Amino acid sequence: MNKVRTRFAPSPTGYMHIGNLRTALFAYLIAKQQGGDFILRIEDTDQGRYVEGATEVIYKTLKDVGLNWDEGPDIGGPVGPYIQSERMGMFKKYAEELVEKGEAYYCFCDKERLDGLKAELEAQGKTYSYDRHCRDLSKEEVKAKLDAGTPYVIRQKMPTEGQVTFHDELYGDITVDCAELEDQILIKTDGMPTYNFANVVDDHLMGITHVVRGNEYLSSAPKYELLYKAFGWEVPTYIHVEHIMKDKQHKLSKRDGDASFQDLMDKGYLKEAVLNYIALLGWAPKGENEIYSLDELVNEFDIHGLSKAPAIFDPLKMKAINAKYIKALEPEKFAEYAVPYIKQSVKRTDVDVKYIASLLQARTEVFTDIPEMVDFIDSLPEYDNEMYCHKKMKTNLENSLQALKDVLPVMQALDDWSIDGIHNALFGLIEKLGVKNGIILWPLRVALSGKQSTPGGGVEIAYIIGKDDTLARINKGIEKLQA
RNA sequence: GGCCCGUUGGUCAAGCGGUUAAGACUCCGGCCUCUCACGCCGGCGACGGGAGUUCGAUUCUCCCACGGGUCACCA
Repeated sequence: MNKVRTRFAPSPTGYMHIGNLRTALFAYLIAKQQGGDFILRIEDTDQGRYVEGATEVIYKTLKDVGLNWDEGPDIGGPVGPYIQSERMGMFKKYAEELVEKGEAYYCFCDKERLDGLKAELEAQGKTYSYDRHCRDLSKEEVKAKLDAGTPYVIRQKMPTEGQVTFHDELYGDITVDCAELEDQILIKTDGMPTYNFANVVDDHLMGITHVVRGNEYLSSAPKYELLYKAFGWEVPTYIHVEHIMKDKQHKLSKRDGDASFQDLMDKGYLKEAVLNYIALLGWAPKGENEIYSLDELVNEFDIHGLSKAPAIFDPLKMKAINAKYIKALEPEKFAEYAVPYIKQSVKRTDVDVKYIASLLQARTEVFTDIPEMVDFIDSLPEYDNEMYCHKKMKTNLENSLQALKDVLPVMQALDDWSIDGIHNALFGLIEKLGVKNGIILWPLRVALSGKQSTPGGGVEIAYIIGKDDTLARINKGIEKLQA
């Protein structure tokens, strides 16, 4: 059995759609779990779409998530070049080989004739399909036109009757009537191959054994099948994967803002979490675990767990997976990621940022949530006195005011401004007063943060903002409650 | 419209003729707790519809509905 070789063949659009990334992932997994090669081929033949720096986006994204290729434009390999535009010259001879074999033919129909045909058929309410006008031109006629320099394309000669069956690993055998198939163009007037043709030739020349691609190619698969047969080449194993949707009707697209890998990075997701989540979109592992590293996916992946129906991207689930990854991070690592986000709203430099990070880790689903959670540190937000009232804590305006008045002197007298020091002082007060913790600590939290929920409680917040701010904010609270 | 593919809770999905129809996310309770979150425990919630085949269909067949894909000298 030949070594497994899969490929990822993106167009450089400057944008890595997560559906494409997932296709790359699956291709990578299939290759790696058989000890095969994963090949990167850049399909840049659509010059109109060329975007500066776009191949770098592809390289970077793939490297970021660890999908390292064994052969590609930057590192070369035995079957290069790996940039399609550099392979353009070689296709015509393969098409001519097909003409020799009687599997393809020269077509001299010009645009006018084709447009006319199209209009005519449309007028009759029929769908356009090339009428094979040039299919049976005699050798002499062809030669005469060629000698005269008439522009031409080369078209594939489809069977006029019978059926074609191709096999997809997921969908099984799919059979269609040959009558449905158009004599598709292989070589364009400019001598360049069409995508469908270049793709087949390239895959064959590169020894690709498993083709993983989007479901949109399912309809053209019979044509591919016929092309391979016309050449007498071995047909690769096909695995068509479904699209990722925004909802039941719409594919996830650029404008949704969740569609590209970069979008997700910008939104504060971890690259490992993104890779993990997209693997789960349209694929189910055997067991109940859902958290997998790339290496674990290599072992766990099985194409038979792939779904044949489109999957909807669920931002909530993506967040949940991300949260799990964040929780599993080493605290130092988390701090490394979190500190820049903390600093977005915490500009003062006298606070223990590492400590804040430690409080944040269990509460962070995506990093972009962080700035809002710690914005009270620099300055106390405006808040309503109603915030002091909490039924479960049994606090109200009156006892909150009393609590703050009780706390103030204790805090004033405290010199050991550490977590333990503050904790001991406050709990000493609580014990002395013989009240429940919440009676004292809830009003304190509100006075210090202006929020009902904060990372950490009154003790932690007091420590973070420091003694001066603590006293100032308690006084502010007392004033507000007395007003 | 023709052709191809698909359809299990709100979402991702397990299931491959006989199951109390998994699990995860969401949501709702409870516990923990100075809040929130985490964590733990529990709960709500599904086989698109109709005919067959069968002793028995979520599983097999057909029809319908719905959804997706595709019908270029684009890739």
